[in-house]
Amino acid sequence: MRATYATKPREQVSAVLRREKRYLSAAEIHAILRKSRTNVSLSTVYRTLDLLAGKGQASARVDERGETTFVVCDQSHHHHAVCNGCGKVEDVSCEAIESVAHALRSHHGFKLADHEMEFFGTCGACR
Amino acid sequence: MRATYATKPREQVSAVLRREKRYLSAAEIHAILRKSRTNVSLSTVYRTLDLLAGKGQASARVDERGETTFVVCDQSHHHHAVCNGCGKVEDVSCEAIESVAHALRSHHGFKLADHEMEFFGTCGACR
DNA sequence: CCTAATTTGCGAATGATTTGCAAAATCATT
DNA sequence: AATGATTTTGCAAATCATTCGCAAATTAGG
Repeated sequence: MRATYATKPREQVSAVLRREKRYLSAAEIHAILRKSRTNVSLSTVYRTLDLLAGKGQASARVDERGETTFVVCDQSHHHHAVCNGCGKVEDVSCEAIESVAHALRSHHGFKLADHEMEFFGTCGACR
Repeated sequence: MRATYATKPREQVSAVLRREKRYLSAAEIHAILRKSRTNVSLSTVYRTLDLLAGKGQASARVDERGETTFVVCDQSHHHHAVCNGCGKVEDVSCEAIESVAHALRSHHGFKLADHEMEFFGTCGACR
């Protein structure tokens, strides 16, 4: 069995994600850490992000420039509301999906198994 | 002003997308064309896909391996139902989003501007 | 068929991500 | 707090999808 060590570099990478609460690429996280004189190699940033995503503690998305970006999020099923202003991401539950599942079944003969949603707009703080 | 020529390679790339109706990467399209002894360079496949996506005639998604894949779709706002069995993609309209927008506003103070949804399940033919 | 404009194909360049490996850090036990 | 087994780190090199430069080929229109 493979153990997982709690190391300083890993904690520093997650700390950035927890503090920022917005989608960040490995390079951005690396840059943020350097600014605060915290040296974590880019490789380790990548490895830590994969680890967090694997544990479901972070979720990934590819931005328009083709870079993979990550946010912290809880492990239950949910969706993200991304603010166009500050970039902050809020977790959103999905009750509304039941009616969509029914419509897919009756109009398309499609049996829904899973779904992904993402919302973009303006958060309370930015309004 | 920039004119757009209707060329044989472009037509061949779109023909593959129209025939397959599922998410395909540039490399996959290139391979499919080669099998039918149709030689279109990989660069041209990429360029044509960008063109179609730009015109809204195809939509892109990044798969788990990190490759960008494309499907044909209509230009109006809609979502995709992807079959886990055959991979075929169906366009789905979104009426259900109104209630979601309202919930986001009242529960999160979030003003919805745009959204993305993707559905996964089993299509009529595969059941 | 001519000419100008656009596109193609090739190979080289790019840029994000991964990987190999030796050195450093972590953990559970003395 | 020292030991030893295991995991992680950092670096540089390798990978791999995608982009780019440019000469040759194709297209649109008169």
